[in-house]
Amino acid sequence: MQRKLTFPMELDLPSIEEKWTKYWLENDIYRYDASVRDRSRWFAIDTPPPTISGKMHMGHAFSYPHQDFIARYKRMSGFQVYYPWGFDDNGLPTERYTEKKLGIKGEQTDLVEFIKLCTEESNKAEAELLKNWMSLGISANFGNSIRTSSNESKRISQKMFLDLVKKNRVYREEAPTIRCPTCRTAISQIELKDQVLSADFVYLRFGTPDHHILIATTRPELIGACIAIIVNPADERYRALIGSKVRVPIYGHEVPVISDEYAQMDKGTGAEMLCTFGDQNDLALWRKYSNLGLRVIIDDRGRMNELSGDLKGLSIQEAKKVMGQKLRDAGFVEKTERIKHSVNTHERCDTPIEISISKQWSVKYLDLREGLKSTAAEVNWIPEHMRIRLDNWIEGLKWDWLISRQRFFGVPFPVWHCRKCGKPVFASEDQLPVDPRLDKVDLKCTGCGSSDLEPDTDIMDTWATSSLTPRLYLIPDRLFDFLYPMDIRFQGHDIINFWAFTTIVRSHIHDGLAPWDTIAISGNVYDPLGQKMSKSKGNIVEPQDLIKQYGADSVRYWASTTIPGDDIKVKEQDFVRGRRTLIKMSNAANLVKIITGTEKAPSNPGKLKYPVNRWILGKLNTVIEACTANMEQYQVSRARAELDNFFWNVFCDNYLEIAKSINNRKETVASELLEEVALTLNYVLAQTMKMYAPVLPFITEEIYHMHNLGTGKSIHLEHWPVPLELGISEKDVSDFDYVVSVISAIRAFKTERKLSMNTEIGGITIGGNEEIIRSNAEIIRISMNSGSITAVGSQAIEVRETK
RNA sequence: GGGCUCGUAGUCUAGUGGUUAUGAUACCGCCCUUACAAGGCGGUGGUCACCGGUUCAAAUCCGGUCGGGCCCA
Repeated sequence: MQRKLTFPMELDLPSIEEKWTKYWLENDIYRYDASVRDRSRWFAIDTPPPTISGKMHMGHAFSYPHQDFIARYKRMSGFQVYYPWGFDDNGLPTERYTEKKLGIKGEQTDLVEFIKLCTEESNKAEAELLKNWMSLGISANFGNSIRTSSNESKRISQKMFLDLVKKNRVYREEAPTIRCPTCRTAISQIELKDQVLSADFVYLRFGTPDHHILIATTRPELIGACIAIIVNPADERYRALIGSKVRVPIYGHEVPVISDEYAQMDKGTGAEMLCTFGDQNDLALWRKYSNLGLRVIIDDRGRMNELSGDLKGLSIQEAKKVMGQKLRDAGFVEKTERIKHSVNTHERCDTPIEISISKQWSVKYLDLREGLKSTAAEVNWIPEHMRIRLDNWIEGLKWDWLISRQRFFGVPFPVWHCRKCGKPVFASEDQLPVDPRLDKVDLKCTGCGSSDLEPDTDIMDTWATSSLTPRLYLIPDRLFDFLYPMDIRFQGHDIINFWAFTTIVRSHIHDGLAPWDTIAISGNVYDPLGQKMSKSKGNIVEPQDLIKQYGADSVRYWASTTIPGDDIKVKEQDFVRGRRTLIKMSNAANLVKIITGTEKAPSNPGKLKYPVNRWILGKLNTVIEACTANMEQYQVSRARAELDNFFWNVFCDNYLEIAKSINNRKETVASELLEEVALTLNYVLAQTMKMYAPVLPFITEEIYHMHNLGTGKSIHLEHWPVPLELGISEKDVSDFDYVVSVISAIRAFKTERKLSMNTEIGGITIGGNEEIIRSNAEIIRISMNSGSITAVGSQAIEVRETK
């Protein structure tokens, strides 16, 4: 990739690509015809809406073409293709993007102003990103794209929230929740990530000077929240202490020593502190021993509260330092070790999470595990094994889906809380979308009739909205009842547990069915050494640079080299091969038109007389069948490999060379042969270009128009090729295959003598299948520019000068 | 630690029990007046990760080991 190659390029790929991008858009080439009312003639795609917080990266340049290959293939196969476009621009990612770009903080900005700024930044980013995606040749319906932050998306999201309420699937309660101190919001299990981090493992003396127990902890700031000491029942060292009480340093309250197998004897001193709450394990133990009480010293904004004493108002990190010093000064610290340990972090910001108690909205789904698994099993997974990941995830669920976030830019809950009786009051459907934080709505409490209502100030997690993409796309286009469930979802395997999962959850709950017939999973992109691309490694390759250097079609060619679900490396050789293919195609098309001398659109060649033409048509039929079968199975890489072999090795290297030789002897060959070759050339070229069109939309469109390969507005509106019934037998094909191997042998004969391929040679004697050689002697002679050919019978093919 | 997945020429890759293991890329020869030298023709290059098993027959199926990746703990 380092090597900057410069080429005397006759093909000006950038201007070709720009020209057709504009043409497709202006002529609305990829529109669907909504008047077609037969569902079986439609193909509906659930497109992944990119977030706006980054550039288009290689992962996108890899996976979006995968959707597009199928969309284009289906369109050519006669389907109305519903291929919507959207951006996922609500919620925390957009807030963080805006905050970073403008140097502001959501907490310190007026709500209306902050929403306005987020919207403005999204608008700007989306306009730029749209160009990037268009430059890849994506054939989505860009004209009516959606965004998850729009009023319509909000309305749908709120409406489906009310449906969850109706179905008794959502609840709000005060309970321990996972929260991120950096993002200052509750988060869900989905957003957790394990990371190995360094920490100070502090050995603390609990109890009185003469009667103490050593506790090792990474969370000294939490000793105020300590409610028990846990030891393993099998641990001899502490058996006598079980049931007794020890005094917590600094705070002085007494806590019981209890035994539980959870305590690891070989970790630290074997005695651990149980706090409310240090981590998920504390929570599990707290639930198990319900009589331990609660000492919460961190508030729901991530600050130390009154109960923490002197630490009040400090952040967790500050408190850790202050308390550490206090403990050392007071002589409670025996020693400190630097260790690496695994902690739960927030995947969006890498901050270790906290567990605190607050009121949050959750979707109840832990009781639905089996149903979710069977709904997932109704979907056709490509590749199949990806479904197992989802099953594992579903089996490992521990929490209901927490969907409320204490943030600002997103879909608000359409809810108020009655100040008199505390009941939640929901907006009615016709009032949506509504923002309780800003909108005045005429509502009364359904419980006590009071109109003294307090707005709910939370917003929904982004996944609560993006899990509804089938609706977000289809409802504005008035196609939901018609096209749902959709035919296919495309997405990466990194978000199976997020997007595929939450979408299945919503469809299962709202509709009792699977959201799509099929889900196609794309792999990840790695650098040439197989490493993840990251800024810190400095191995990031920009898709736009590759597009500039090799052309968008070459990038798509690269993306078409893997089987579904496989990871890919950014390999120069694929881009090189891609560009060579484009150039070869362009040159081959030029030669075909030089030979045929016509600008007329190709037509069905009908009955063919000459073996060479029957042969190439037979070969074409076979490759059409193979390509079609593979495309039907979403095996684009195999379809393309078949096509590459046919186009390069069969059509260009052999048929086109023979046709060229025939054409060079125009005066001496039968005009009937010339005409039939011209007809065949034109036809085969057109069919080949059509089969390449889904993978290489730019160059095929260019050739289609430049050489009149059809009468339509675009090659992408042409019908996918079907084999012709021309009565060509297997023997027709295999006999001429033999002729081709004879020609290869003569080429080798010339190479050995250091002759160029078109050097005229004298008479040659060819050993081999006498009958086939003799009946095709004329075409062999013409192609190889030789004198008269003598055929003699032999097992292997042998070529020598005729003496 | 658990689940899934991968391991085939320098590099990348095809290959679901049956000729001599596919192709690309890189490399080495030879061939430019007649589409394309970004081409053509020919060639070098493989213990199919390792060990064991099933079988007349294993890159392929089974078990184990080692190594990479992803997801989950």
